Amino acid sequence: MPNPKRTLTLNDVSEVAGVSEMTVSRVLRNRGDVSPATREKVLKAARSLGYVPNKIAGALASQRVNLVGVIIPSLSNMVFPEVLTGISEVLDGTALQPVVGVSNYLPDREETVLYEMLSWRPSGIIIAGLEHTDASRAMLAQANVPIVEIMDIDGTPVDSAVGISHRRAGRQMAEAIVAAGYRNIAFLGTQMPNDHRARKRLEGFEAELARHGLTLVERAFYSGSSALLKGREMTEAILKRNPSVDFLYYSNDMIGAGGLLYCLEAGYDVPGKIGLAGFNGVELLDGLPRKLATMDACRLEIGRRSAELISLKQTNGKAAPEVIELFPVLQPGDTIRRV
Amino acid sequence: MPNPKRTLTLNDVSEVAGVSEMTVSRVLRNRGDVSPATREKVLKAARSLGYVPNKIAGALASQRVNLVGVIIPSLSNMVFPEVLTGISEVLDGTALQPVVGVSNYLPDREETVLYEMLSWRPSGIIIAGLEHTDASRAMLAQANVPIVEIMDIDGTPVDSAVGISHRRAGRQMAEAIVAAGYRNIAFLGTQMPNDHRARKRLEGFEAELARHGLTLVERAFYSGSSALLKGREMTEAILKRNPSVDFLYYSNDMIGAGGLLYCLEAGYDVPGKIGLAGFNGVELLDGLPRKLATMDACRLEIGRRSAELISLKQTNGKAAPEVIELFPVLQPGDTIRRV
DNA sequence: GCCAGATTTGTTAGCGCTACCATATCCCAC
DNA sequence: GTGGGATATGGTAGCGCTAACAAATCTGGC
Repeated sequence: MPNPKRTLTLNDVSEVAGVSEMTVSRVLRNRGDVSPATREKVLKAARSLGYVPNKIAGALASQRVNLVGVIIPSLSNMVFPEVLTGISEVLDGTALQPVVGVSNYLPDREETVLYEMLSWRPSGIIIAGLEHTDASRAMLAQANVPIVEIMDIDGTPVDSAVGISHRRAGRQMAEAIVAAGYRNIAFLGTQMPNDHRARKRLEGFEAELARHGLTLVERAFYSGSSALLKGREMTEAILKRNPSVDFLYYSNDMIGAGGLLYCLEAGYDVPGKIGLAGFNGVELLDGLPRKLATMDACRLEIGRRSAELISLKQTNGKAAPEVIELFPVLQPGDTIRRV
Repeated sequence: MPNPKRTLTLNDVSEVAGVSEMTVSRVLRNRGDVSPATREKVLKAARSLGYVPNKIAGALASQRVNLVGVIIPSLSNMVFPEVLTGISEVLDGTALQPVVGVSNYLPDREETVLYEMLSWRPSGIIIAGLEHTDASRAMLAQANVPIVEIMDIDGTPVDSAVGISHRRAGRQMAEAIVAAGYRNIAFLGTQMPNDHRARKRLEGFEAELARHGLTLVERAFYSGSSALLKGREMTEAILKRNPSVDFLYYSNDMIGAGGLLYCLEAGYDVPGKIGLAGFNGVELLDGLPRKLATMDACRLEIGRRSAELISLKQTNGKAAPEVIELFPVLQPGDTIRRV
């Protein structure tokens, strides 16, 4: 029985196995040639002691840390967990491991989280968005590891980027809505000064409306958590206040779903009298009484591609910066009139 | 301008600042006495270089790693993100930082993730559930850091535990349902051989039914992702197959919400003819046309308390193991008949 | 049986930082 | 001014591991 007080080192294992520390290290990392007999001996010794290697020491000695820092604004809105899934899928096939940090949509917090991450000398950084504090951008530029900025490509990345154009996404939706004949369009979104992607969608949306001589009849913003409830309440408020509204564009599917539920309950003719659309393409929508129009944000694919980029640059040494644009598909569902 | 090729070390900063490495180290960690003048000099040098300390080296030298490993089964079902929020809230007030690992409900994967985490020598481990592989339990026992097993207290923890009794939660719900006069009760849950908490709820539920001479009319399990849709589809199937069913107990709120939406659409009298209940108390329910009966799983509180335990033991040295039981409250909502 | 070449194992020197202790500098009471 | 306690800074060793090289051991062909 090993001494439970002190934590074990390579040396403990090497003594039990009767070989040098180096040999133990080689066996445990599957590196270099070790005879099958020695390998067995070492593995048995390590197992019997319950030895867990100290990666801190290993990383310092080898100057290699197989960690990829992933910095996202939030975990609670379903979109980022899916990105993480994509990242994990790809990294699971490599020696790399994701480590997640959450910024809560706060630039200063993002800066802190980034600093913490970089202080562990990760092999790469995947970070949501293109907007960061000056200090963050400086750190990213200096870090000397592959950086991938994800979700958005409307801007200038520090290194590589994988994402969609939210401005274009907003434009496309506006186009479809106008083509379907809706004219009195309102917007309902989150009050998030730092959700640049939602902002860009709205900008694109309004720009396209303007091209058709239209302006938003109303914009309403909410803050707080329960999106479904807020969607319901605010939709009711808007439709009561402004009965001429014939389309509601939501900044995400969750509040859109709330709006949809309200409209159906209140007996509105959807999509005849009122059309609705959200954004993200969350699977939640599949279970709704009617399918909400939306656009898939390519979350899984963004995760996968960004992880692939990191993994590639990790092996092939410094590769050139790359911007990968993905193209979301408009899913008209049942809440936009078919033309 | 610093050489962009090589990453900076304490030595680089010390040379620029004209002091020893030790002094730089002290300034950057706010430890020990340093004169204000020197401190300023050092900070200026560090900032101008864009120096980011190497925690790998620091951790190895100080034998202190301010990381808390958090191992959870999934990120996608809304319950664990909230636990993480609770953990972060508490740890943000300390020097500790959470690092998340996801096991996907697979014991072997949990073992791997745990091994990886322990190899970074964290200051503590928070891990969901009481059921682990033998190897995992052995690692936890050997790790020599505070361990908190969360969510569940129906079993024997390795060290400390914070959670609720899922068996009791199941019993309580059954009691309420029977008291409300429902008799033909069906269960609808996830097909997750390793979701022990859902299993325990069902066990408690059935035990309480048995005490009243009742047995489940039907149990249906689903696998796959889209819970809302599955809830809708399976509820329809059950009610068509077995029109005598007068209550549906769901293993979580999401499929319960799907079932509720179906029942309302199909024109069932809820809760008159059919009662419904879920589990978790997710905020999604607030936006539904009718409030689904549920029980709050105390997720935020579990996160907070577990982090507090770790933080406490971290400072006060080894404290005794502790089991903290929280008590979920039944929220009858609008889908159980009032008696 | 012996040597070249392959294979397996060991030795040494740090990785970048911090603990610990030693030294230098300051400040004021007397 | 000078001693002595505080305050401020520096030197040294080593955390546990791995890269790089060195040494030892094993092949088999003649």
